[in-house]
Amino acid sequence: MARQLEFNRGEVLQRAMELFWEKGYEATSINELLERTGIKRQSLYNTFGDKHALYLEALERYRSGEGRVTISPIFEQGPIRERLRRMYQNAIEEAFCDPARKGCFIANATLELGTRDKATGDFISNNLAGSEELFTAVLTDAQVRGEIVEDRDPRALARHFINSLYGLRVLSKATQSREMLEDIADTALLVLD
Amino acid sequence: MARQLEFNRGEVLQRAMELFWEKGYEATSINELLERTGIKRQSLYNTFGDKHALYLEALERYRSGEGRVTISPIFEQGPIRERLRRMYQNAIEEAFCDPARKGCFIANATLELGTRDKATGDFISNNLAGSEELFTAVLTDAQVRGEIVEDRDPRALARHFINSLYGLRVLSKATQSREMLEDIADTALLVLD
DNA sequence: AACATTCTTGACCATTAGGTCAATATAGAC
DNA sequence: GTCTATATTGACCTAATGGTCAAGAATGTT
Repeated sequence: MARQLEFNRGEVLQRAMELFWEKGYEATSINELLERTGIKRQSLYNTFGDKHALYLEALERYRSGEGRVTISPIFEQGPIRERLRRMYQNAIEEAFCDPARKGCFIANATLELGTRDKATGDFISNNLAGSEELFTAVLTDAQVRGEIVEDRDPRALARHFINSLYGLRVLSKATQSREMLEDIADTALLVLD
Repeated sequence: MARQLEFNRGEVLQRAMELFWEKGYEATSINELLERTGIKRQSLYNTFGDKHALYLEALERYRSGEGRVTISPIFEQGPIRERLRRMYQNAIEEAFCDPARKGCFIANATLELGTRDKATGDFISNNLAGSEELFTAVLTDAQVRGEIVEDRDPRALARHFINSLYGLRVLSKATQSREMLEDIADTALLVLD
């Protein structure tokens, strides 16, 4: 048998993800990734392929990790309005708790590489399609249970709520005003009335 | 007196802006800027200072040009709902007419550099503050004229409409579905009811 | 103990990055 | 026509980029 890895692959990926999340793809250098993860050059190339492949793995890790946590209230019990409000609140808290204001890694990736890199573009459009189905199912369920008036289209609502979340992720990098973000969350929810 | 410029500063700035808009700050090299603008290296440094200063001028040019055009229906006559809808429609048409899907330069800049570069961050937060005041004034006016029910806060509405526009700018890079963007525009406007 | 396998380490590579220099060209002022 | 000021041109610079190579160090198998 062969020699074994001296580092934990998942931990290294997490740290690489955080750096890409903070600085973006282009501005993150291999040397910085080595510093941040503590592994050596060849270990990185052996383990992840190249910078681009590592970036894609980082995106996937964010999606199933931090990204999932933000929208997690959606999966819980309770009135749909409150669940959505908690989701937005998560995004707001994350913004104000994070000194680096990294925002949403997927939103960052969308604007940096979504239309210039095929693999990133595919990831992003798949992710968006998944979110749309998830939100549509949740909103359809809420409508069936009588929480939402019948003349609303659950898919259109889903799209709107996703859109407002992405908007919040942009504006949370552009303002210091928590009140502004709270207003946005509250106002976006008015469409449920 | 001295020799005169052989190129039009405004035209060169416009072309540089389009390249930054398409590729972002980090991914745009000086060599590409020289190719795109047709000027020589030293002319660029003489005229604009350095890459960073050129980028900031490009941002400002976008704001007062293409960026202004998108929101221009806001300044026109007619029901507020229709003006806002035309604004969103502009963003949607721009997305589908542009093969490069450059989106909104300011949104791109916000996610790429908003929290890593002080000057860009200042530009962005000033721009957002300006947009907020503009939209708030327009919505206050509409409310005074009886177009919006009294219990709505014009500033909260302004923030919401700006937020949804930024969201659209992200999602227009993530989907091929025009219907999705139209749903978002329609649904965001429901808060006026 | 010898072996095959794979991880680790640091040197190395070609290319490109942003930015500067110095020689030359062109303009109006005198 | 000379002078001063600025524009143009292409060579040049150093540092950094993403990526590779080859030698040495661990590992379980035989």
